[in-house]
Amino acid sequence: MRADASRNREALLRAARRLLEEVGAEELSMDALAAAAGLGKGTVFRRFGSRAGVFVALLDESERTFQQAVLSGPPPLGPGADPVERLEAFGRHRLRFLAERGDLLRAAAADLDRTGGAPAAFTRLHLQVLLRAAGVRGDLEVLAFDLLAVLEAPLNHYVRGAPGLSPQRLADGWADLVHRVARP
Amino acid sequence: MRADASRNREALLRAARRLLEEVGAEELSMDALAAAAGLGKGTVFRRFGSRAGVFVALLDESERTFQQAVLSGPPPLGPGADPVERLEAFGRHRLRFLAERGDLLRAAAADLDRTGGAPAAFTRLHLQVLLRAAGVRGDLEVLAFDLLAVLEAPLNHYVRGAPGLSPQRLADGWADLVHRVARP
DNA sequence: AGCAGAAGCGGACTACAGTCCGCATCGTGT
DNA sequence: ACACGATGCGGACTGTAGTCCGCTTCTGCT
Repeated sequence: MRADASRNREALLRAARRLLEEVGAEELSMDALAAAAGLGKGTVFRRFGSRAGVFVALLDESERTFQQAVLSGPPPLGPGADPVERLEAFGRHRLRFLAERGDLLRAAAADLDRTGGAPAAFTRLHLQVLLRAAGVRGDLEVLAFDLLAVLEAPLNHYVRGAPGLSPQRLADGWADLVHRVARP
Repeated sequence: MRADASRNREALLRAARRLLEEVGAEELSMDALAAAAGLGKGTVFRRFGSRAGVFVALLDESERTFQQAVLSGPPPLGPGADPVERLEAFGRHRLRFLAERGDLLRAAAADLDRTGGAPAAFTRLHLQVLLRAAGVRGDLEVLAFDLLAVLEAPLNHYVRGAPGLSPQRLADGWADLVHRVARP
């Protein structure tokens, strides 16, 4: 990438973060972003491909940090703890992240092709590995897919129909579910 | 509703069904729908509120039929069978419906307020009732929410990242999950 | 330094969802 | 039968995501 291009990319991300605080993810328009960065709209799309791509880029660092913590951080999230405990910790962290950055994640979710799918793939694979390590038998690929769906559920809109479900209850529910699934 | 209005409503639904076959849900635009029905665009929005509302209306009959089958049809979907068997049957039916009408459901999902949320609420409640009947202990509201998420998962886009998961495997995975959860 | 081609840029343009409001049509009460 | 308020209608208008292409700027090479 050319030097000016990467400077522009940074300028766009900076502008995006600022707008995000000012108006929120929902209201962030690409025209506004381009204008705020003092650039043309074409440039925004060249850099990020789509509106969702902007949010994926903004989330990138957090995702990377999370993956690092999972792969080589301290237990129980990282390696070393009992697999079922790691499953529980993984879900609790993920749900907390969703509660904090749900707006960004929702805005990024529309992106099918770019990195939007990668975190989900990572999560699914990790769940599968932990299930296997926990000695769970069965079609672990599908089971991991199902558990991923549970973790992503709070992102989806039908949550609005269940306003009584606090993050705390969801997290405890996750722990309960994991223990049920992993029961010998 | 005035007679002409309800005639127009039917004309719109007929046109929508035709366009659906011709171009698919994804490509169905509101301008095209209005034109195909020989009506103005404003009329479409007056009748259905939003693009998603059109799809909700198209799904309405199927949803009603499904709910009837659940509430008063023959077992194991309807009442009379063992609750765990009913859970299993419920999920299998729902997943099959998703596989068949996924495009419509996805297009209808954007609707938060209208009937879009109602089928989810019905499903969640029904799952909760069956879990209780099966003697499952714990926070059944959250557990039902989680199981709903599993059933809705195939709608979400990240499915594309898991192309190997056939409807058959998903359905068997559901049955497996339900039995794990309901184990005494 | 200067050149050539690659990479990048901007903003006009398209397509689409959703809004708005002046005009037309309906149907009810008399 | 008619009048008049309520209901509905159309299509121009707005705001936004995403595309396109002629022009500009960079950069590696000589």
